[in-house]
Amino acid sequence: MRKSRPPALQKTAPVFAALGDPTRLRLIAALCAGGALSIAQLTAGTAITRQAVTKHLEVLADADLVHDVRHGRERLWELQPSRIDEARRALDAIAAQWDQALQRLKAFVERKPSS
Amino acid sequence: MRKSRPPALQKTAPVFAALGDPTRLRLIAALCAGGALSIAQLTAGTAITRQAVTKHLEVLADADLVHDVRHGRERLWELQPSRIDEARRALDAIAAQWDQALQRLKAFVERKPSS
DNA sequence: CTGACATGCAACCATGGAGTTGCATGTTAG
DNA sequence: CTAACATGCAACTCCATGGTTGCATGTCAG
Repeated sequence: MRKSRPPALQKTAPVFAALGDPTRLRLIAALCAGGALSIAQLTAGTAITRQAVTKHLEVLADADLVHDVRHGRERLWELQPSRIDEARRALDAIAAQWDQALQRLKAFVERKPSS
Repeated sequence: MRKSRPPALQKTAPVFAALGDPTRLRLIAALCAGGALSIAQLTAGTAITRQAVTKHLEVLADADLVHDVRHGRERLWELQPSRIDEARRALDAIAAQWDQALQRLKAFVERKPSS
């Protein structure tokens, strides 16, 4: 049985880190729009090198946000649905705590009108 | 009419980047739990220096996730509600596109049974 | 006023991330 | 077989980031 650890926020840091780069967000957007794309396709239209794109894709893959499929001489990349959902839940959790904290803070302030 | 473009994913990158560090996630968690805390309080119990904590707080502040309030000789930090909500909406947007992409892909695959 | 406490500031270091280039390898089309 | 195309691999540069230390400043308590 697993310890019902409430936060486990730390675990999600790598996912956020992977999402925290404009180039990678663009790759994700492209994959959202284009289904499975090859490295060459993902590189076309960008200002950066194919190698740079490859590295970014590997970062995303490490965070389980995308995965690759070999197809002949090409390597196609596509989205990994499950992980994004986890990230979203994590953000929801943070937001929930956030709200609680604000409620608490607000209550505290109101209960103590004059210093 | 404007193309209903998924509102500038790029814009949210800094927020994700700010969240993409375990130390910063811990600070956020601490602020969630503790309301407004001073730098010294946030430093206590961690393995890193007060200066390091200060720098992380400034990163979070740059992303508008927290803000500071001067209080005498102390500098108290507290959460900034609005931004997290934006990040959450961004993730929801990504997830929505994600789902659409998967639907489309699924439809495509099913329409083309034998290659 | 004076000491103790909470920070601010600046210089400095080390690492890792983002990007590049050059060359090797695998694959598909003629 | 061979040329062209899509990648893989490795070495190298550059700079932002995470962290440190040392010292200066502002502020509260007595």
